[in-house]
Amino acid sequence: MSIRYAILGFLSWKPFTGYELKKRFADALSFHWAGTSNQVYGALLGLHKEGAVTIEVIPQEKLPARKVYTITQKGRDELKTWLLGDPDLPAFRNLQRTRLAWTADLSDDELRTILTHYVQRLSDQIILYREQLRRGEESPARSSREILIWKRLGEASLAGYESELAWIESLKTELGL
Amino acid sequence: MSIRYAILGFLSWKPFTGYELKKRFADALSFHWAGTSNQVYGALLGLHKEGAVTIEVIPQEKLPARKVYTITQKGRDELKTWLLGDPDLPAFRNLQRTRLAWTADLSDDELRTILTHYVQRLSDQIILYREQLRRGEESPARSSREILIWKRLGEASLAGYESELAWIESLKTELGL
DNA sequence: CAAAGCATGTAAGCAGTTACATGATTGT
DNA sequence: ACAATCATGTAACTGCTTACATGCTTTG
Repeated sequence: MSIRYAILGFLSWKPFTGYELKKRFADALSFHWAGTSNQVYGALLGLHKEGAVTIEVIPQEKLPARKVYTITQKGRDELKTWLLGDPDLPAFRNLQRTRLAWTADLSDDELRTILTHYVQRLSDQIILYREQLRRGEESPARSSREILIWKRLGEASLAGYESELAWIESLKTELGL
Repeated sequence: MSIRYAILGFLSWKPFTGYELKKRFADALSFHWAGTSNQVYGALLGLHKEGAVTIEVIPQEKLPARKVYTITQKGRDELKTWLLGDPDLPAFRNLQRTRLAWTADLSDDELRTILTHYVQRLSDQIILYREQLRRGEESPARSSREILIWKRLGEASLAGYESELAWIESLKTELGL
């Protein structure tokens, strides 16, 4: 249950190189995943071994050869099986909230500082996120349905940060800080 | 950045055994953490090595000896340093949303099935969660401030599931399913 | 001239999950 | 009789992150 399927997902649009996939992951903020080369290249290796993707090596004159990965029918089947599988509940791990659980003993000043910093970080993240959404997270846009889904996915991610911000601000007020 | 601090947090209330801590974690739904003995006992071992906790072994006649862990001043200092440290952004990893990203090609029936199952799982989880909140997630309730914070933490967790449910239902409607 | 981008990877480690192991006691 | 609770742990594995390594090209 992991990156393998997201890779297959991207490859179901069109062939990509590992490098391009890595960028896609970094850009697709709604995945909330900081995957790096390690995982991408490793997963691609595994997918190739299983026959879920084929590799075409395209030599380049001055740069390292590009390895273009193409999904096979077997890969498409695997992707579909995953899509239709049991749904996973969201994992709302929130370290900062866990922190807040133990802050009741702190002084007003200390608690206020913590809350203010958190508000700041969330606000920064929201600005960043908004900008990236505006620039347009590239979905393949092969159908109106796909466009709608990707639009809603982007919005939902942003809404997560926004509701966290609203929550922490109202908590701050309630605490008289 | 992990369980160590949550353990120190609980121990800052009063001494606990590893077993009790494990249960606390399981009960504190708002932590969204399924930590098991492995991690708890391992972390306690580490904390003891560092001198953040002391151990008192209380032999029992028929059951294994209870090891009661008490936080030291060093442990309290470490906890406080963590509390005042840089805030962490929430990690909204949502595997099901990632799945949805690749579903645009599926048939109406298939997509409807996926969405319906997800709605079902979320609804079940919400019922479970509500019940557990009602039973009362035990906070130490040493002050009105602490009571408020724990109340809001519980609510926020529930709200996460509820807004996910609302989102998926409105998406379903928009997709004409 | 430095930084960012293209393009591939490796190494090491932490966090967290699942499953296993032991064994007595209490509740249904 | 079976399951749950008390109470300790170990083993194996997956997923993910951080940091490193190489080397050329394009942009500011």
